[in-house]
Amino acid sequence: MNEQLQPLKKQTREGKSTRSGTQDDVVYAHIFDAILEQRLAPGTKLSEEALGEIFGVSRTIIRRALSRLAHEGVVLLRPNRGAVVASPGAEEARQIFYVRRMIERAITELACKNAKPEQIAALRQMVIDERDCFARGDRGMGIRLSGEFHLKLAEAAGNLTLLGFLRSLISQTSLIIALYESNSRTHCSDAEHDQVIDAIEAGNVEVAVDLMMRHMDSVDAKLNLDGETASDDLHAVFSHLLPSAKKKVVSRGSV
Amino acid sequence: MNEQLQPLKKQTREGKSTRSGTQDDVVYAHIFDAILEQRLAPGTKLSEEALGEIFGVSRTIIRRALSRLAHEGVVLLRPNRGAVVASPGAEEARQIFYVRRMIERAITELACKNAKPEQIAALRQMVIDERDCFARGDRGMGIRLSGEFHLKLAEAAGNLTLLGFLRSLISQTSLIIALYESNSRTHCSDAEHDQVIDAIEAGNVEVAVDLMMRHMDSVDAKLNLDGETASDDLHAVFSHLLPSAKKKVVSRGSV
DNA sequence: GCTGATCACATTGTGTACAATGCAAGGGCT
DNA sequence: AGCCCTTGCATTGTACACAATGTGATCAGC
Repeated sequence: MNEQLQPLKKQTREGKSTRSGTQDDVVYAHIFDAILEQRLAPGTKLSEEALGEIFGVSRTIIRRALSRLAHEGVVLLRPNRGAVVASPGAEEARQIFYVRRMIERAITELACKNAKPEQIAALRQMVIDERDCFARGDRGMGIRLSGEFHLKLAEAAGNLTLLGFLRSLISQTSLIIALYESNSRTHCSDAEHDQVIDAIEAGNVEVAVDLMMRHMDSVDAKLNLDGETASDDLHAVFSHLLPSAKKKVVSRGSV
Repeated sequence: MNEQLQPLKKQTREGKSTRSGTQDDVVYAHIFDAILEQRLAPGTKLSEEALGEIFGVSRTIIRRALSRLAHEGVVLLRPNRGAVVASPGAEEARQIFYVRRMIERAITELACKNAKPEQIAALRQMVIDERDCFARGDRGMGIRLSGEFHLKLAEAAGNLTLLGFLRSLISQTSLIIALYESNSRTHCSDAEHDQVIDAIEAGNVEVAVDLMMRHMDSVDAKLNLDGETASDDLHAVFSHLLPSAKKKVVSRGSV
């Protein structure tokens, strides 16, 4: 489909990555970002060879990155038929949000008890960064930073299992937001994030949880899950598998 | 030595989630089972070459299987230093159980609303199988079947995200049980499973959730998390590395 | 005798070639 | 003319070879 990805050409292997990180992490991050920022539309086929050419690495690395992405739910890996960008249907999206709400509640509760001052400070910094991002109008980055705020919060909660789950949930949530968001004006309003931090810092569990739930509500409200795609989620999934089914773009009243 | 494992020939493993497609699923299932049934002690190094030799496949397959296991939390993948069987410490175990309790509650609630008759029937069958397993005294298989009961329940709940999370949780839970269980006489008592099914079939949410929580309590109570390994998880790692318990070979008693 | 570095080995990380599978187009048959 | 089969191409799955890195032992120096 889109050949605009070509520009990177075959830069040297070290390209942008420092020796600190392994190559597949870089590739993983790039593809992930591209998906979240909608430079890769749902249903787009992710050819191993093409990606390898773009990033200047072999298929081995690409394959591992795709495997990770598939495990996080943002990429669908079909045996012998390659990988495509996932396109969760409305019902799937609702389920994901249902679980995320539950996880976020638990994290908020735990964070009230376990968050350390320096972690609170880090959270506040994240809100600032996030605000800057929105100011610059960087939509994709905004989505990502918003997610990272929640991840930092999970870190402060001190439960590694919850953290891992939330990571997966946020990946998919970001994809859903990119898919179904109706108006791109008001994202994760940073004000809400700030309020949550206040409550957590005060150790007020009830308020913190309540705020977080309201925050989830507001994210939920921005989505257009009941709209045109209400028909069937499977259709959305398989419409992209079909060869000729060019683009029955799921919804996206935006743009 | 242990050449019982012929170069695997599509031998579809039983009940397990064996997708008869690719080899790495088979390898994955074998290693997974071996870990859960304690034929592979925590901390044991999982050499790629050795495993490849045992299963008759190349390191590529082994590597993928290990990657999946690492993602589920039963294997620890150290960069440039190989993979070892995970050995969660007491605190980590508590966190895992905390999350599992939460997930199981949600699943029980959803199952009350969404479970179909045939799914209820499947659940009852699982309890029977589980009982048979305990009757035979097959401890490892018992742990696994008990886990599969909960997975079937999650399936009946109808939330794929929860199902995926529970899969990961059960993997780790099984490992923890294998590690910390003090008395092996009373496992997941099948009676408790049966009672839960009754409540779900009756659609009695409160009772079902209460029973499930009690079930979690009873599993919890069998663990010895406050005991010896309360200090540091690293101790658990090295205690298992040293002893002569050298069953590092995956001798499948499948004869 | 003990500490330190250097060298050799073993194991993992990566790239590449080959094999298997799926997809699509073209031609023959009904 | 339409349908089915065959054949060719493209892409993924697997195995192997080489490179990089970590580990352990031996030996020199203090």
